[in-house]
Amino acid sequence: MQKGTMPVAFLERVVEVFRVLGDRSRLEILQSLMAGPRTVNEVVEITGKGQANVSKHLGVLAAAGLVSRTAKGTSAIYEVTDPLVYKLCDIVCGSLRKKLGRESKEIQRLLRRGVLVGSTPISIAKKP
Amino acid sequence: MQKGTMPVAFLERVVEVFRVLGDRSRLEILQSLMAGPRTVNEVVEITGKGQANVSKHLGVLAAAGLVSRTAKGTSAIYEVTDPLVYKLCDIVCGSLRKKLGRESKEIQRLLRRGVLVGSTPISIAKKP
DNA sequence: ACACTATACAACCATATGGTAATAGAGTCA
DNA sequence: TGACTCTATTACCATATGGTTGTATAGTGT
Repeated sequence: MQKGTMPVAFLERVVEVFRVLGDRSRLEILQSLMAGPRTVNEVVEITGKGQANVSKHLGVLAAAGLVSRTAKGTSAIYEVTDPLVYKLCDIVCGSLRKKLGRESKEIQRLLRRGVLVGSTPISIAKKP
Repeated sequence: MQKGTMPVAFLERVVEVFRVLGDRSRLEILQSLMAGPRTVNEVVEITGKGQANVSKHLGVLAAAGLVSRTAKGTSAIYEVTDPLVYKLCDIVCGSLRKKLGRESKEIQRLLRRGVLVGSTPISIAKKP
């Protein structure tokens, strides 16, 4: 395949995945789904964010194909469908663990205790 | 570790990595570095982007620790330092390959020929 | 029908971000 | 020194994005 004829659509998809994951709120929401399917309301309670906000972010995550939506009565149940999510968190957390280990003994200690590592759901500090 | 005391700094770092990667220009620039170290000017020529633009994006990538900078005369040589970059591309491209395979026979065919897959440098279409 | 709950959507605002042009700084060479 | 090259920085603009408020929609139960 010659240069310059590369399907840009593919690159765009890669960008979209990273862009969608590159937001703290969405990452927190995603983490709240990692232990299993959750309704919007549950995610709202877990994360402490506004309902409209959570709904909007879940829509973005669903549009990117990272989570799926299932209507159940008046509720909407979201769950992580793409194993990509878990893999990416494993990789990134693993890399950061090394870096942070050189920067912070405290965080390194926490990491050794199994927190924040890989697919393990991360407890997020609530906003003040 | 109890909930609510989680080091937010770690999450912020994860977010930063994804956010930095969630930009098409930066991904293109990153790809131009995947075959080896490049000067800013070389990246400018490869990507066809403006010099200030490339310099800014390379600064962002360096600040995130994904690439490193080495001064050489008046030139600045950048190279990918974090293997995270290659791993992430492998994972994301692998996942997208499956999805796109169901959506597009054409892209699937290209993928089978080894293009766009994993750490293989991707030829980027030049801007018109 | 009515009230209630759960979710999505639209409008709006403040902020962040990418791209560009102009400029500055630093090294190189004649 | 002076001209030239390469890179970084600043300022600016247009656009995108996240968060919030209010509202609309839809299911549930009385």
